[in-house]
Amino acid sequence: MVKPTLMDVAAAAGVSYATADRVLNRRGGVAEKSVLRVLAAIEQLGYTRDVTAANLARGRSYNYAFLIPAQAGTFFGEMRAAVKAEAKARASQRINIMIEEVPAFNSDGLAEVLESCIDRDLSGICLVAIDSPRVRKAIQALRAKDVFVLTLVADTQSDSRDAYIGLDNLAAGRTAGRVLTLASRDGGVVLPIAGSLDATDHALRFKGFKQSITFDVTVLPVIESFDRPENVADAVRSTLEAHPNLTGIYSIGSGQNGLFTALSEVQKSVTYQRPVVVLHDLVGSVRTALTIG
Amino acid sequence: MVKPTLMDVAAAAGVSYATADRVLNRRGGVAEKSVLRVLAAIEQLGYTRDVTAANLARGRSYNYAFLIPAQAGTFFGEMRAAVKAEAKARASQRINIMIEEVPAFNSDGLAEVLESCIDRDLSGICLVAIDSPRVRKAIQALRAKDVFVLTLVADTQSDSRDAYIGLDNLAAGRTAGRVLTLASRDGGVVLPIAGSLDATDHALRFKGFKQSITFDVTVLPVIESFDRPENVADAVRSTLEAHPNLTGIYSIGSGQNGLFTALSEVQKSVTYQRPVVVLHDLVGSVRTALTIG
DNA sequence: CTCAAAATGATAGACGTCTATCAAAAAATG
DNA sequence: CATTTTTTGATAGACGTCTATCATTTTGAG
Repeated sequence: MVKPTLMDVAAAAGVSYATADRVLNRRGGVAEKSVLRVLAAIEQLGYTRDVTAANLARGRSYNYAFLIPAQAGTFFGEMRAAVKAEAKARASQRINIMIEEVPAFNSDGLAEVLESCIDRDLSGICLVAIDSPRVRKAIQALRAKDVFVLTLVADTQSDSRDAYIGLDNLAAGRTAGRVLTLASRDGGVVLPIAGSLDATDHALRFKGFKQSITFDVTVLPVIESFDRPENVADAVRSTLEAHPNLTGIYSIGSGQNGLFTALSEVQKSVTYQRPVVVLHDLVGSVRTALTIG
Repeated sequence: MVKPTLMDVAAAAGVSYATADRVLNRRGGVAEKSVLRVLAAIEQLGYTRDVTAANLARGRSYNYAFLIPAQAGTFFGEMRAAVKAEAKARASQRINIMIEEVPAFNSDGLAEVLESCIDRDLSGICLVAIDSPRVRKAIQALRAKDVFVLTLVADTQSDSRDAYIGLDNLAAGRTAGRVLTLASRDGGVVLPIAGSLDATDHALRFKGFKQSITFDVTVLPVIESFDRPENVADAVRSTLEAHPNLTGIYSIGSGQNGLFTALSEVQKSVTYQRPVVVLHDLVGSVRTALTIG
């Protein structure tokens, strides 16, 4: 029950190793009936090529680019460390994972990096998508060169990449809306804060949120913070002043620290019903904030 | 900038390939100073052994066992298909993933399979843990033989396995409790339904749920359904009869189909406020139920 | 049947490592 | 210094595949 080799296949098909190899690697110049016999033998023996041996012989190695938005203190910081560790572990398997910085919330910056990747002989690329014609075009160019395109956290149209890993952002937004509706008894007021509505993940979450929140709840105009804690803190402060009865906050993006600062200030000064907060990234500081209430 | 080979290391250290190899594979019989020179060369060149070549030479392959609870129509059914696909894809990389059926909610059944795995030369094993002394002992025996133990969905004590993939079940339960508290205005009544409280994932979710639900909410006695739809349906039916004002249901385990049947029956017959339902596995039938409301 | 074209076989060297063997050199011992 | 022990070097064959070359056989066309 050992794994059959191409030698075994050749023997079973009654041809030489060379012919079996010609069939397997489509080198051509093989008679139809021989092709069929080899294919039948492969089928029958359940042969699969040993890719590790093949890569060794070909001297092939795999290059992957991992584009990480430059955003300190967020989910992507932790992601970065994890990818680095993985890159190290894979080095011994002829797999190079290269981490590239990309400016956050900047579709042209992203597109530029993508465009520069076209000549780098990549097997795959991972990115947090920002939707723009230029980005889409760059992605298509990569895929045309057989680069596997994986979107992470924020997706593009599903037909313009090979795979997506991350939340179903629309569903997540819907769930947030549902929870905040539940939290807003007898009407209520909810403040949505996004990083940027140009980011597809934020936009989709916001869309889902609006879909599922009921009409008796007042949704304040969405704030775009660009995930900067100061912006978030300011927004929360002024909103709490204008709407002391605020029942919920939906933090669609990052920059949670500002949120916590603002909330804890108010919490100290007045006795009030803290708004229910729904947010996404469970990074260190969020965990702490949850723990201390 | 090509990857250095052991030959390069040997040259840099000024020793023969044989000596470098003796150091790398700890074969012994090498003078201290030579060892140091080889190690320095490895360090300096950033050499990492090409494991694929090493495995090829050694004829090594990796065997993994994947124990899947035999439970039709649940999350594990979909999991099973995914693992099967992965197994196929990995066959060409000298990685064998073997899927084994395990009876659901049966710690002795699980333990038996684990015990039978001890002599199978496994590199790793993946299981949905059920806590019992016998299971724990079997896991320890495996780890003592250098088998990597990965728990999935349901964890054991964190020091008795190598890794866990799945929900933080306690936190998930807490979130469920929080949502159901929000859903239970002015007090309210919530029904928790578990598969079995012997399953650590269900037990933990239930624990978290109880932790975070507030005191003005009535929590009915938890029902153990063993994830059988009939049981779930019966429980929901009789509870709705006894408590027409039911505000929430927490379906901790599986067997959601029974839940949907019972709820849709009632929904047709009376005008009533449907209880808010929190559940876990987003399998096909759940998705459908969500879509149709 | 002849001859060119097409198909096949045989085989060698490479990829980077492992394992083993044997000879040679260096070091330690008395 | 002679002898033993330790350390080192050199090298071959294997793992399964790729690539290339050259000789041989088979096939098809005229």
